[in-house]
Amino acid sequence: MKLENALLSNKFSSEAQKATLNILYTAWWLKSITSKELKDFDLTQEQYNVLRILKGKYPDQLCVKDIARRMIEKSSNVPRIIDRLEIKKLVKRTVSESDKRETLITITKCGLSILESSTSKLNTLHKSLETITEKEAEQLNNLLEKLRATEV
Amino acid sequence: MKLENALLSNKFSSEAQKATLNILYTAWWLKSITSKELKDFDLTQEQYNVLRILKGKYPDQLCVKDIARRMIEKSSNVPRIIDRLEIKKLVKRTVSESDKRETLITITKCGLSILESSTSKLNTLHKSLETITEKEAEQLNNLLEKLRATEV
DNA sequence: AATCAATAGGTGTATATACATATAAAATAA
DNA sequence: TTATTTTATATGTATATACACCTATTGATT
Repeated sequence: MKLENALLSNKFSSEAQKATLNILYTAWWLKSITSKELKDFDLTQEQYNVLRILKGKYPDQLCVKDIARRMIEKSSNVPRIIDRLEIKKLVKRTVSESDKRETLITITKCGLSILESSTSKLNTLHKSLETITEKEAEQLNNLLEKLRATEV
Repeated sequence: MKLENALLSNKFSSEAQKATLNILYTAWWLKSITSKELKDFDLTQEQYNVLRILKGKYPDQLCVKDIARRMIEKSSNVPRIIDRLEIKKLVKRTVSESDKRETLITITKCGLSILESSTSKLNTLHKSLETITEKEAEQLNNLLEKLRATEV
């Protein structure tokens, strides 16, 4: 859908301003279709993201701040997301021996299993969304990184 | 910043998958720099968005569902955002005469004034972020819309 | 007209973001 | 060694998202 129709507006002061709204809207769109799939697994996007990060290092453990550094949204409150995953027994907390301030997080067998089935479902979704070519995706990645060039 | 450094990962299964993460991260990045500016005016991004929508039709009023239709994030809880704006006297609620189910929202003089000064501050920010050309922004818009081509 | 369905807005709840603060442990300085 | 600063995590609070449900009103059906 064109942005004009999604927002019922065509008053954009420039293509660049339209692009920022377009990025925000596309991000919401991506999140909402992903969340819908994850609901079947009783997972939120953020919980899924944490599990994915943990699997990337499995069987190694990661402490909370190392997870936080890998989150898409840097202001995520990781301890609280861990709380919910722990209740569902998808992760386990242990105090680090070498530094007792650190909490080490391990993904459980159950967590790995749910991650695997949900990832497979998401992959199917993403394949159905492959409306742009690899070359176009690369171009998109370059433009987004160019947009973020200014360090604030 | 390159996405690899932002997420401390370089395991992307494809350029398309990387693009989805890149869009989500860029949206977060845009939101966080914008929110920082809006804090000076005691406005959240969503409150600003509602004020901007109201100004687009000023002096006409809009009912809650017409505002909701124009929001970037379609699942926004508009009545609650209006609550906060009303407390700060930036908008006013009135029951519609023609359809008593509808609540008409008007932006106040104070709301218009705060919107104007905050918009001016945001414009300055956005100018400092003009790292892509109009042509590139247009290309970015086209790619995002092509990505969203699949209706789910 | 009376009944039923649809619509608009408000409200409740779980989770998340954004940010401030608290607490314990570790690292550094005196 | 003691005191100070820094770091890691947890927790508190306001706002927002996502979604379910409630109530009042309108519109449609019989």
